[in-house]
Amino acid sequence: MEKKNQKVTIYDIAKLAGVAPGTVSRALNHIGYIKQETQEKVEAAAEELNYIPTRAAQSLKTKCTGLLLVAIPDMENPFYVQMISAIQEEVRESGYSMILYYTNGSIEYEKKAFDLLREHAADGMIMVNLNHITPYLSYLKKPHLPLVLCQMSDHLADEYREYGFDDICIDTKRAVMEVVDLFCRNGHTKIGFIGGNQTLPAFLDRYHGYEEGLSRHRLPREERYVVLAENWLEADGYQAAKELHERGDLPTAICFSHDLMALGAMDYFQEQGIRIGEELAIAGIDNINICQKMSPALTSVCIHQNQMGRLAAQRVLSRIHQKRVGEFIKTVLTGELICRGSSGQIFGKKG
Amino acid sequence: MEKKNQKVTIYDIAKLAGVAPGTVSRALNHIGYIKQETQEKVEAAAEELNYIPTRAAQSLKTKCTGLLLVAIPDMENPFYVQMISAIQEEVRESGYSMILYYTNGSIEYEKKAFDLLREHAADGMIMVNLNHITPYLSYLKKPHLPLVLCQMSDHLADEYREYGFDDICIDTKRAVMEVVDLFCRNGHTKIGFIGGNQTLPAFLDRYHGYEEGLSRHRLPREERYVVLAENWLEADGYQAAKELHERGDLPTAICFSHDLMALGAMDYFQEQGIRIGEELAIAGIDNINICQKMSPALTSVCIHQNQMGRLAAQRVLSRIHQKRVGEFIKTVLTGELICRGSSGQIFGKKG
DNA sequence: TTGTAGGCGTTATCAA
DNA sequence: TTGATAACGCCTACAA
Repeated sequence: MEKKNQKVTIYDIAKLAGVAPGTVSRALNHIGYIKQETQEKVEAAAEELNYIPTRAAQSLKTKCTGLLLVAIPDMENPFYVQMISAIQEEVRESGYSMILYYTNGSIEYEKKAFDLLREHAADGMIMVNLNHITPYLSYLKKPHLPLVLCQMSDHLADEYREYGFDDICIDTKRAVMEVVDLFCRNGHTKIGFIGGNQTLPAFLDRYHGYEEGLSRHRLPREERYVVLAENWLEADGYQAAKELHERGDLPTAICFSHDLMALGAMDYFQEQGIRIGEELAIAGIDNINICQKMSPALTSVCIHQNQMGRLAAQRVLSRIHQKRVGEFIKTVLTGELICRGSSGQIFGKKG
Repeated sequence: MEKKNQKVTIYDIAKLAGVAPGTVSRALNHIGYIKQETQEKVEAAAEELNYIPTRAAQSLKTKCTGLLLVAIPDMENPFYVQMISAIQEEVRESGYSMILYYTNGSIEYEKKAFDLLREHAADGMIMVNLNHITPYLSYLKKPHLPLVLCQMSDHLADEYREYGFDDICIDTKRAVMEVVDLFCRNGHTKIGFIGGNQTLPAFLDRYHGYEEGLSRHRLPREERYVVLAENWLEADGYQAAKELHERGDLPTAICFSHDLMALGAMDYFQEQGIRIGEELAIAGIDNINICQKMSPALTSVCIHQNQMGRLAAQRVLSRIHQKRVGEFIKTVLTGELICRGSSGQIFGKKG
């Protein structure tokens, strides 16, 4: 009955059911008026022929893929997991399917992500922590595709704004300043900073937060208390801690640009017999789950990944559904300091 | 020049460049013979009009999306991250784009993942830890889509096989047996088991490994040393440990079905002042990264996520590229026990 | 309530 | 080397 390896189309169904192709389409999509009897005939025929719609054909007509793309720089950082979960929940209720694309934070794959959107492989995109802006964002300028940027940095917000996208960001500069505040309240004057990657806007913000935090408290910025690493993963934190230690003049408190680095550094310091939370106060940013599992638990700044995720999803979806046109919304969220054992005595405001 | 909000097509380019649409297509795709001069004219016109190809139209014609789908049950388990990275590397070299889809391990979303493949939203799929087989796998039976199953269990391999897909799995039953062996060699006779989720085939295998391990050593299976949980995350491990403890007769060694559960349980036991690795030996499965960061470090079984990922990617790609038809390959990998502090004195074979 | 027919944007097969 | 032209599989006015 059905041809061997050939695509079954609505025409085949139409023939078998004894109706017109258009009727098949309407029956299968539950659109317009269909006699109950016809409906059943069509469904039976579709079933019998093992009919499978072809997305390419559908989207070519309808200009809809039913797909929402979420672009993420990496999967090493557990922090993203929480954001994605939040997006997921929000998206599923809308009937859209969320698919993920990893950019590696590289310009090449960030461009590919944009291409995916431009070429309409998906109806909209949430781009998390875009690293490189220069040439490709303008691609998307004219056709005003549903795109929401989520940045862990307020740094480039204004440049983005010009492009006309929704933008949700978190003020990580301020987050680091709060950490510095905490250390100062606890009486520290020798406050160091370990961070990376220097090419990341998200990093620069954090570094500037450190600088500004110090100057607010009229503390000098000492070169010897700062290590900037190539990357911001655990291994980099470990190395950086080692470098700082070997300089022979350890600060009494250290801000880390990312929790993961702080974790790596904890390893190093503990190997060296340095008691964290007693001899040395440390704190990270991101508040990933492991923070509370460490001993001592790692003080960190929660940057509301859930809220960001939900908001981002709502924004793209509202654009996709055309409920919202023009007027690009920018939202800045602020972090929340969460004091734990690693930062020493808790004089700071609790979280 | 270009109409306001209307799609720019190759017809527009053709008109502007003064050639035929077909020529435009060939020039842009670098296919067949094109005079240098024509090529340049076309490219200039495309540039000027800010032309963007439409994937839907392309795939409708070519039956190719350039997308490879990877379906994963969840993102909580860091174990998957390593697999995905491995797949990613392999896939990128081939020019394909990898996109991820989360199934939640639910039958509903596993079906959606299959639908994505059936409807050709992607050219092939790697499905990791499929939970529910019953009705939907048969969808894919007839058109023999490029699909590779990756299972952390050997349990259902034969059922899958009937459907005619490539299959890579890891013998986790044997992995647990090795853990039991280790405990026995270390002199334990009261060996417990904590695991979940009971509806997961991947779980059942591990549980049977426990049973078989005991019986090999002629140890009775004591109901009171076993807790089966609803899920296999940290919180579940914590609860299960509590339940086991409150029964008043703790075993001297416990196998966990998943590292995450073991981590949760460690929390509980340490809160209770029970010294892990001394009073109580424990071990997990999966060998996720945090294992070595815990104190004591968690003994576990490495299940070669990297190798699995690479292999899976190679298999789908080779099908997609039609280098391989028919003859479905099944590969069973075996885990590798890695002894660390949590399992007590190390008499076992090292890893 | 259903059938007809045109078109979505590309690619690919022909001739020319 | 290039230009017509016919698909690809589906949706959707519009007419019946």
